[in-house]
Amino acid sequence: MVRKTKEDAEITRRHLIDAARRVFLECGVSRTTLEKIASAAGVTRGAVYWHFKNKTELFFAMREQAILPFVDRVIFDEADEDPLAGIEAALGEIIQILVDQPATRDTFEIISFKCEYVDEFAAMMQCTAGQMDFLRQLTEAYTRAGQRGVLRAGLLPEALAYDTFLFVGGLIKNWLASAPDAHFRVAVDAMIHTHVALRRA
Amino acid sequence: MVRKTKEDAEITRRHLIDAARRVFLECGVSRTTLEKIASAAGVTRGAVYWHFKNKTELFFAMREQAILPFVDRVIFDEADEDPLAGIEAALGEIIQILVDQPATRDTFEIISFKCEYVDEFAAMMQCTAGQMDFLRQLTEAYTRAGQRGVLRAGLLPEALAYDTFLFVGGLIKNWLASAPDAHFRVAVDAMIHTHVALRRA
DNA sequence: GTTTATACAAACGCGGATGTATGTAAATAG
DNA sequence: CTATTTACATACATCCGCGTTTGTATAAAC
Repeated sequence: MVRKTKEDAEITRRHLIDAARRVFLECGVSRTTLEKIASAAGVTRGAVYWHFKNKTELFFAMREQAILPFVDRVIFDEADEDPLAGIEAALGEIIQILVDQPATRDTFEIISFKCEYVDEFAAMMQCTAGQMDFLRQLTEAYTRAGQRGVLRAGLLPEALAYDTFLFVGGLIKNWLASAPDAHFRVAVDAMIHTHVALRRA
Repeated sequence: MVRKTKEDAEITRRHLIDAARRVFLECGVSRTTLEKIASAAGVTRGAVYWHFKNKTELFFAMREQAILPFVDRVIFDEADEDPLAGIEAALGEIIQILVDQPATRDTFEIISFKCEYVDEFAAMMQCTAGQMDFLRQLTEAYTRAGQRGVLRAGLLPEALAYDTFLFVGGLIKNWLASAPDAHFRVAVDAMIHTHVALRRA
């Protein structure tokens, strides 16, 4: 009814993404209708089609926001004198992001469990560039650990990195699927510690 | 047009499940229509509704078939003198099932990537009884490994089992998502070996 | 051999979601 | 101050998938 200022429009856009995340999480992407998202955001479908081409574009707009926290917070310090401790801290930080950023956690839950990887979404099955970069950084961290002598003998950095990569994938998935008081949530730090301790000399 | 014999009807039912698997894999569960399944099976929607209540029941009928191979083939020999080798063999057997049973592999790919865990499907997010049993068997195998002295000192069987459990979850997911010639497929045995070797004394 | 139940095919009716087209009041440009 | 664009709301047309109903030829039951 009322034409909004540019800032208002941007607020509407964010409300739409927030609403989409909530409805996606509850209904799944396929069963989510633009009408549900619009009413959850307090607007009509007209607003949705104004800001986004369709549901797919809205989904990817939501998705993009969730990737940012990781590139900022998950870092491997090259000067670390104990690279294994650095790896353990990085893995813990990944989980911590899911703990204290509900929007990021919900988006990951949507991507993991509430979305079908077909057609426009099929490409999401493959590892992202960010994941490949994470794998590379793990490899380098393990290489440094080997050079610093904190690693058990006879372990290849690349093989260790793959093992950790698979561990993290399984961990995130099971952490997301678990209730807040489930073992996978309360014991997650211990699991990470065990995983890294296996590599220690 | 022609009333079939009981055996013919059973064949039709299997054809419907086979067709459903193919269409689910290509279109995702949500975008799969019963018309697509029916025509893929060479029948009409009437046949689908005769054999199944709806798409959900057809989905779970397909799913049930895929669980059976694992209870038969993934076994841990309690008398094994090297329990770690037994674990490594069991993990390899899981992947081998996916290799030589296309229907099972496709079903797992559907469950992992082509299905949204909401409403009727929400319960699938939780670990199944079979998965919990697998976790328990891993724990027991690691316990035996500790008793036989093939394990590194200071490792708790339960913690090791969780680490392996997460590894397997990540491994299956990445294996399924990868192309046949991708690293996750061709190096899967090496990854399993590395994982188990980390535990060896 | 008749009857009945089976195993589907074909047709019907319905709601719901989508995309677009149109309307409109206010913000902004000039 | 007028014109135009913006940021939506509303209305429209279309299609698609679902569940049900009805029809029907044959297998099985008796």
